[in-house]
Amino acid sequence: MDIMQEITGLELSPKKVEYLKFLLKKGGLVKTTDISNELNVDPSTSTKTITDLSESGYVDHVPYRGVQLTEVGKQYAEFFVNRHNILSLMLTHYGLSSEESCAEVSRFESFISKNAIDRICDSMGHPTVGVCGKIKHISCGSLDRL
Amino acid sequence: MDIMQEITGLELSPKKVEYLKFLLKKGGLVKTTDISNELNVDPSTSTKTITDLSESGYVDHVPYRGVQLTEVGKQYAEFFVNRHNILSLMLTHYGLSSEESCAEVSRFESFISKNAIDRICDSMGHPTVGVCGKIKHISCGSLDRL
DNA sequence: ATCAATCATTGGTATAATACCAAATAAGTT
DNA sequence: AACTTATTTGGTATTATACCAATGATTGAT
Repeated sequence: MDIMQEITGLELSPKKVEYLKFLLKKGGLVKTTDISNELNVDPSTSTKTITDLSESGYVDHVPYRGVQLTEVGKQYAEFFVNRHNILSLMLTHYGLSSEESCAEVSRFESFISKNAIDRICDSMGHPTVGVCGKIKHISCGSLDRL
Repeated sequence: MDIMQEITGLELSPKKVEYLKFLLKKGGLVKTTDISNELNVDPSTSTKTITDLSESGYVDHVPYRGVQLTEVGKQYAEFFVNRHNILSLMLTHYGLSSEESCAEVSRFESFISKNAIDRICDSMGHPTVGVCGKIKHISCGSLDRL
C-alpha cells in the first residue's frame, strides 16, 4: 500500500514534478488547459506531458475531458509538496527570505532524494509549518506520523 | 577584476560544472582524454564540451595539445568547488553522512545560485573545512576573505 | 438538432544538453 | 618515413522541453 517506501524521489523530471504538484493543489479533474495556463506552456505541451504521465501511471487522462492524479500520483505529489516545503524551510534557516528560498528550491528540488528529505525532516523535528505551506509527514518515515 | 561579483552561479550546465571542477583539481594543461577518463565519457564528447567551454571563454583549448582554465574559468571553478563543499557540509548538519551529502549535492549543486551560497556561507560563519574538502572564501562576499 | 465557436489533441519541428560511433587527422616514436 | 596512439570531426541518438499549424471533439446558441 505504501508505495512511497521504496521510491528514490528522483523518478520525475523537474517539469513533471510541477505538473503533479499543480494537479494536487487543484484537486479533482483538471483540464489540460488549466495546466498550460498555470505553467505557462502551450496547451499542446501540457497535453503531451500529461500523456507521458498517464503512460507512467501517475495520472488518469480522459482525452478532451480532463486529468486526475492516480493514487500513486497523489502520493508522489504529496511528497513533492513536502519536499518543496521542507527544503524551503531549511534555506530560511540560513538567512534567505521565504521568497528567495522558494525560488531557489524550485530550481533544484527535483534532484533531492526522498532519503535526504527524510533525514532532513527528521533532523528538523518534523515541522508542520513551512514557509511555502503546511508540511505533512505521511511519507517521511516519521514515527509520529498520524 | 572580480568577475564573481555579478554572476548568478547558474551559467553552466551540470556537466560543464564537472569539467571546470576537474580542470581546477588537475591544474595546468589537461588532455581531453584525461577528462573523458575522469568523467567517464567518450573522448569525442569531452572534446566537444571543451570546444563549447572554450567558445564561452572558460577554457583555452589548443587542439591536440590540451585545455587550460582561463582566469574567468578558474574563478568559476573555485566557486563551484566551494559551492559543492558548502552544500555538502550543510547537509551533514541534517544527519547525512559525508558520502551521502556529497552524492546528493553532486546532483543538484549546479542549480544553486551564488547568492544563496553566499548567504549560507555567511550563516555558517565561513567554515574553512568541509566534508569534501577545504573551503575558501574568495568569492563568497565574506568580509574576512583572504 | 445543428452550426459555430471554443477547447484539446496530433503531427511536425526545434532547442539544449548529453552521449556514442566511425572516420579522419595530428602527434609521437622508432 | 611509417606506424601507433591520441584527438578531433561528422554524423547521429536520446531525453526533456517547447511551439505552431492543423485536425478533431465538445459545447452553447439558435
